[in-house]
Amino acid sequence: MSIAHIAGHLRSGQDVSFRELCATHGLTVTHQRQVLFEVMQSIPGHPSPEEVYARVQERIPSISLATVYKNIHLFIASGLFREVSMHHGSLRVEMNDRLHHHMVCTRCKAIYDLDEEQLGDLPHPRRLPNGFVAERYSVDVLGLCANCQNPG
Amino acid sequence: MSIAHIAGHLRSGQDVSFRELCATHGLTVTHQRQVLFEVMQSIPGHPSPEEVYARVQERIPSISLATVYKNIHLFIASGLFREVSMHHGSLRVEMNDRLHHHMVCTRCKAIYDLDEEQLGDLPHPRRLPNGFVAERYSVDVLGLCANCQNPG
DNA sequence: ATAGCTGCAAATCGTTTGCGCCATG
DNA sequence: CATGGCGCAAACGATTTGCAGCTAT
Repeated sequence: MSIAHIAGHLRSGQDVSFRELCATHGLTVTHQRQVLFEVMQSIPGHPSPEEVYARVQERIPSISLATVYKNIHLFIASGLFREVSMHHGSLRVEMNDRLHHHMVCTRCKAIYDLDEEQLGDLPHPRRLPNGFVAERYSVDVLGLCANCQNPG
Repeated sequence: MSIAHIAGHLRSGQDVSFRELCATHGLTVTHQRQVLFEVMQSIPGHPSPEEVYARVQERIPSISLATVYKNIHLFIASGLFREVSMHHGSLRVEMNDRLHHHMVCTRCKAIYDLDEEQLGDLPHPRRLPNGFVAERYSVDVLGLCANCQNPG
C-alpha cells in the first residue's frame, strides 16, 4: 500500500464513514472493500459486477473479480446495498395471461401471483422522465411468505 | 410419431387453437412446440426451463434441453408468454438509497431510476393473499427508452 | 423441394469455490 | 498471533451455438 493510500486512510471523511459503516455491520475494513464501496457509490445507474470490476481495477490493478463478487454479496447481505431485482437463478416464464403482479419472498425467493384488483389502482403518470414510453407496470411486493415468517 | 399422437393432432381442440396461434404469429407448428406449449400452460406458478424440460420429457423422452430453451424464447418473442422479470444478464446492484422505482427498457434492457413522487401514490392493501407480509413495493415501468423508440 | 426445426455436443457466460498466502484487529 | 480476506485457477450451473440430419409446408 502506497504512502498516498495510507495518508488517504488517515484523512478522508469518506473513509471515516466507511469504517463506521463496517463497525456497525461487523465487517472487517480492507483496502479492497473501501475502494470497491467508493467506486460503486460513484457509478450512476446499476452496473454489472464486470463493470464495477473494471472501475475498481483503475485504482487496484491487482484486484480479482472473485473479490468483487464476494464483497458485492457481502454489502448486499449487510444491507449497504441491495439487488435491483430479485435473482431467481434461472429464467422464469409467465404463463398467466391475466393482468397481475407478484409477491416475491425475499427469503426463499418464491413468486406468487397477485391479481390486479387485489393490489388496488396504480397511479398513471402522464409523462415520464427521459421521454420514456410506458407499455405496462409490473409491481413486485417484496416481503416474507407465510413459511418464511418464523425465523429459522 | 405414434398413431395416438397423430389422432390427437387431428382431433384435439387444444391443437386447433395452437395451430391458429402459430399461424397468427408466423410460427411453424411442430410436435415439440405443441407439447411444450400445452405442458407450460398446465404448470402452475413460474417454472424454470429445467422444470419445463422435465415435464415435457414425460411426453417426448427424446426432446433436448436446447429445444426447450429455443422454443421458450420463441414463445416469449412472439408474445405468447413473457418473462416474469426482465433478465439483465447479470447481477445488478442498487446503490441509490432514496425510495424509488425503475423504468426498464424492454428492448435494450437499460434501467432508469424513477423517484417515488414522479410515479405517484401506490395502493396500500390491508391484507395480502396467503398471509404474505409486505416489506416494500418495487414498481417496474416497462416500456421503451428514448433511444429504442425508433425501430431498428 | 426447401426453409426451418431437432438433437447432440461443445462452447460460452456469469458466478462460485478451494486453497495457500497475506493483512487486519 | 489468530482470524478472516485476498488472488488465482479450477469448478459450476445456466444458457447458447454449430452442425448434420429430419420435418413441415
